Order: sequence, then structure tokens, then C-alpha cells
Amino acid sequence: MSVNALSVCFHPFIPINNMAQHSSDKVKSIESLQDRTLSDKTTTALREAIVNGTIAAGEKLNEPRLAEQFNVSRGPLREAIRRLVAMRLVTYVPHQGASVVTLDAKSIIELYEVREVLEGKAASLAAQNMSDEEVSKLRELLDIHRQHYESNNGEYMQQGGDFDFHYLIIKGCGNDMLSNQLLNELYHIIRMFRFQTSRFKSRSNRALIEHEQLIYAIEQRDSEMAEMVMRRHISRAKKSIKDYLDTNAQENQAIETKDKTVPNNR
Amino acid sequence: MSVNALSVCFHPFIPINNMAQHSSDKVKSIESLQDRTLSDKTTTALREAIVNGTIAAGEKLNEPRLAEQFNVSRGPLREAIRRLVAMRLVTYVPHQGASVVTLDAKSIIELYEVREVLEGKAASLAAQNMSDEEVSKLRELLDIHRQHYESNNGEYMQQGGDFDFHYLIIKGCGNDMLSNQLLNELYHIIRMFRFQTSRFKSRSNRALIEHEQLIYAIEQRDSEMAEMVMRRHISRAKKSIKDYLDTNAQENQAIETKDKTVPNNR
DNA sequence: CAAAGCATAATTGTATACAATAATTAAAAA
DNA sequence: TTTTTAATTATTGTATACAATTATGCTTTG
Repeated sequence: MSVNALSVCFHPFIPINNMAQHSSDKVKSIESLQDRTLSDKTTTALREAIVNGTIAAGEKLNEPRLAEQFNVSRGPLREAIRRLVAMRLVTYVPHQGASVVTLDAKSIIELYEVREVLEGKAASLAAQNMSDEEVSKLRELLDIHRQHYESNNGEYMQQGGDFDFHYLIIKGCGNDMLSNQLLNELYHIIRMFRFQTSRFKSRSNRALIEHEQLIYAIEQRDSEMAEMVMRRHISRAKKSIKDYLDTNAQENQAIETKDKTVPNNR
Repeated sequence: MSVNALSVCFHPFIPINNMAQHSSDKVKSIESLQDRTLSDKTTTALREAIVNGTIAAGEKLNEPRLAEQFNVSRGPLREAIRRLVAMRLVTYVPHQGASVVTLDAKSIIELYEVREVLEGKAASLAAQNMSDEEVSKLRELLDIHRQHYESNNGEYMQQGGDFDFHYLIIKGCGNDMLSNQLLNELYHIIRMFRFQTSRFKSRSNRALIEHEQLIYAIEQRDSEMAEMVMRRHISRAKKSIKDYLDTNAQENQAIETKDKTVPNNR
């Protein structure tokens, strides 16, 4: 059933890539735009199929079948799988194969704890290192978000409203290792989680206020304040998610058990 | 010249692995002890060869040659390379191949900034989540370190003194994503850097004091204090390294240019 | 009828062969 | 002499074939 959707997803010159929706992409995205090799393209296609749920959480990744669906041989496909293992989108057991990760509550909380400190540091560094132009662009983006919020009666921008804001800060922090860690790895898991819980939005007004505090700190070049605000911002999001997961525990439990039974469990 | 050393490094049942020197390993290391597949073994062997300098920084990784040296085909070797790319021990350009990373000053500083916040959080979580047994083990380890320091006239434990201490805290933090990030990825780069600058030690007495502060905070279950102390501890190490790198800039520059010229530059 | 063991099938791991791309060298023209 | 271009070589990328391991289902035995 997911077969046809998959083969649609993979098309040599349709860039199904990284952060294509970000208008602020300039340099880095070019790399992902031109996926030079079949391995690259397969990685991108497989990654997106996993993130957007075309391949379900917990599902086994059968190499010959997937290779046929992507129209590649097993070599490039295996490379793609290994890269996704490194991104933690896929788990892998020797001689048993790879499966899409099952995002249980614990993993999500752990992820947000890591994100909290990494993005906190990114905000701190951004306050120190961002150019004035970058800061004013950040301010413009926030204005757009607020306008959208006011004119749409509290509806948050559906596609990448929050992402764009955080993305600009991470890009502007000046620490390549930090931004790669966040953008090339952790963010894909977050995207996957958001796809799975797309019902879960809210927090729009509060997020807007917290973004305002954040950009103010950055404009003042107050790195300590920026870090503090960002950490609290993400920590609150974590709590919000935690509450959501707790209340909806029964459903998520159901999903989890379903995943577990699809392969073989004994 | 490094050829013979390499083939010695690779031997099917000699576990040249992860953190074998850590006596506190129990569960996780078993995974790495039994490298089930050739890819696993090749990954371990190649990683160690890179970390300990058998394959020099900046050196090109020629697939057919390396495969012959490790007595494997190109398939497992390529898998190993890709995993090391994910660990940032190897850089990789499509159609041009892989090279060992060159750790310039900027990368090291960036690494320590990431480490600062991640280990800071680990310390915070450890203060909350470590069992009393784990805490007392940590205290015992510190006592051993101090005894060694006093009886050896200020000489710091050469093999993994600092590592063991940090290792226990990271293991005890309870956040698997965080500890994996640190132990399976970042720490290998740090190890590589330490091999390259083995002359650079010092900071022994100060480190001992800071470790004392840290364990005290953990014993008090004061997570905020633990995070603060750990961050300062690593931040000071960063500064110490930064000063070292600045004063020895000419040598490192020489190394860097040598690396750049070994491949082709036009 | 249940459980254990064996045989079969399916899947992953590895090696080899071929194709495509990039680097190198030599030759030719400015 | 320098620069450009073409041909050659080497290296990486991909596909196919084979080996090893694991899962599955059947048979047999208690």
C-alpha cells in the first residue's frame, strides 16, 4: 500500500530534501539540492518517506524490496540506511536488519533535553556572532509570524513557522559543529515526531511571546539572557509534549504495540 | 609506512574497541566487544587507526588500498567509512572520496562548546538520576585519582584519568540519546585530538579540584550546581586549549598546510 | 497435543565485476 | 614559456552474484 507512494517520492530531479521550505537557505541547501550520487538521492528519499510516515514507525526495512521500489541496487540503499541509522531515524541489529524508529515518550523527552541545551547554546552564540543584517531578518520573520497570527485568529503558521525562526538562529550561531548536529540530525527526528502528532499544535501565542523575548535578547547582544530564554522556551515545549503524551498514553500505547507486532516478536 | 601498523591493528578477535580501558563498562561495551560483522570490525579498526594517528590527519582514504590492508572487500570498508563520516572523524566529498579530518583550532573550540553544554546537562541529570551506588563509585574513583596525584608528585593519570570520571557521569545521566551522542561520537574526536597533542597535559591539580566540586554537587543532588560546575570545568579546559593552540600556532599551521598539500590543491 | 529438532526459505553480509566520474599527464597551440 | 585541451589513468559509484546467518514451517517424538 505504501509502495506506490514511495516510488512517487523518489524522482531524480525533484528535490525532496532537507529544509527546502526555508526561503533563507543559501549555501548549505545547495549541497542537498544537488544530490550527486544515487546514494544521496536514496538517502533523501528514504529519509523523507520515514519522516512523513510513508514508511510507518516500527516498520521493517526490507532491502531487496525497498531497492526495487527506489529503482536502485542494494548497495546505495544500504548506504542510505546506514546514514539514517547515524541520524537515529532507523535502528539496526546485525543479521536482522533495519527498522524505522519507534518514537516512544522517553525518546522524545530525551530528544528535547538535548535540544534544549544545544539550541540554548546556539542562541547564546547567535547573540554574540550574528551580523546586524541577520538579526534584522530575524525580526522581520517574527513580524510576519505575528501578522499571520493576528489575521488568522490565533492560528499558527502551519508550515515551518517555528522551524524557520529556530533555523535562522541556529544558522547564525557560527558554530558549524553545533548547527550540523541540530539541522542534519536532530531536526529530522523532530519533524518525524511532528508528522506523527500533527493534531498537536497549540502553544501559538505563548511561543510568539517567547520568540519576542528571544529576539530582544539577541538584539541587545545579551548572550546569557538569550540562552536562558531559549532553554526555557524549549523546556516548556517539552513539558507541553510530556503532558500531551501522558494524557494520550492509551493511543500511543496502541500504536506502539501495533508496531511491535508487525515484525516478529517472540 | 603506516601500512604494516594497520594490518597489525586489524585482527578478528582482538577487540580494539570503544572504551575498553574503562573498567566500569558493563552493558554497552558488550555490543562493541562482539563486533558481529566484518563491517563492525572494520569500523572499529579504522576508527582506532584514525584516532591514534596510524592514519594521519588529512590523509586520503584510498578504498582499494585500505580494503587490501584490512583484508576485506570494498563493501564493508565503505560502510565503515560512512559510519566514521557520521562520527565526524572523516570528511567526504562525492566522487572524490574520504579523508581523515584535520582538526583545526576552530573545530576544537566548536567541539568543546558542544561538549560543554551536553556534559553540563549530563551532570545535571546525573545529580537527579544516579543511584547512590553509582555516586559512591564516582567518589571512590576520585579518591584513586587523588592518591595517584599525591604519590606521583602532581603527575596526572596518563590513561583515561579524566575520561573515566566523565564517562561515569555520562553513563549515569539516564538520557540514552545524550550519552550516545557524547560517547559514540564526540569522544572519539576528543581522543583523536588528545593523541595529536599528547604533550599537552597540565591542569591536573585544577581538574582534581573541579572534579571534587562536581561530585560534591552530585552527592547533594544539586542538579543546577552540578551543571554549572561541569560547564565551567569544560569551559576552562577549552580556554586552556585555546591558549595552547594560539601559542603553538606556527606548528599547527605547518601541520595544516602539510595536510592540504598531500592531496591535490589547485 | 505440545515441544523440540530439522529442513527449507528468506534476508542480510560480503565479494567481484563493471560503469561513471574525476585527476593526471602529455601534447599542442597561443 | 605558459596555457589550454585532449587522452589516459586512477578512483569512486553501482550492480550483480554468492555466502552466511537467521527466521519459518513442517515433521517427529515425547
